[in-house]
Amino acid sequence: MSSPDESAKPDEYVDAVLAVIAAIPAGRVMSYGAIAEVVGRAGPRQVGRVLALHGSDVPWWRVVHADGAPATCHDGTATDHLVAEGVAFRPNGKVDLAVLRRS
DNA sequence: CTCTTGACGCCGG
DNA sequence: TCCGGCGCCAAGA
Repeated sequence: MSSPDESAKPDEYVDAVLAVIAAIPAGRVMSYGAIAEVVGRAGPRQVGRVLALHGSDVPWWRVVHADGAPATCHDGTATDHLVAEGVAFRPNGKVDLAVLRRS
């Protein structure tokens, strides 16, 4: 075809991920795998890479691991933001997984 | 073009 | 409970 690249640009994937993260309401958290699944492109690792590149422009603290544990970066900073948003934390230091299941 | 790494996910020991 | 290994997809060297 005339279009040199029929595939979506890599930046488009980034935009999709940022859109999903930005769509996460306060008091809610989404796992990397869940975001990757919603985007339907690549895997959870690329979601982390997008956060590493543009995470500063999105509520990355609402993005947690599949276990409900906060982001590995900014040690403790993520938990502080989540608590401020009203996220229910469990005594084990992870977010309430029940909230993750509820859409 | 090939190899390694990475804000991960899941399984086994 | 903690650690290591394997898999998935993409970007960097």
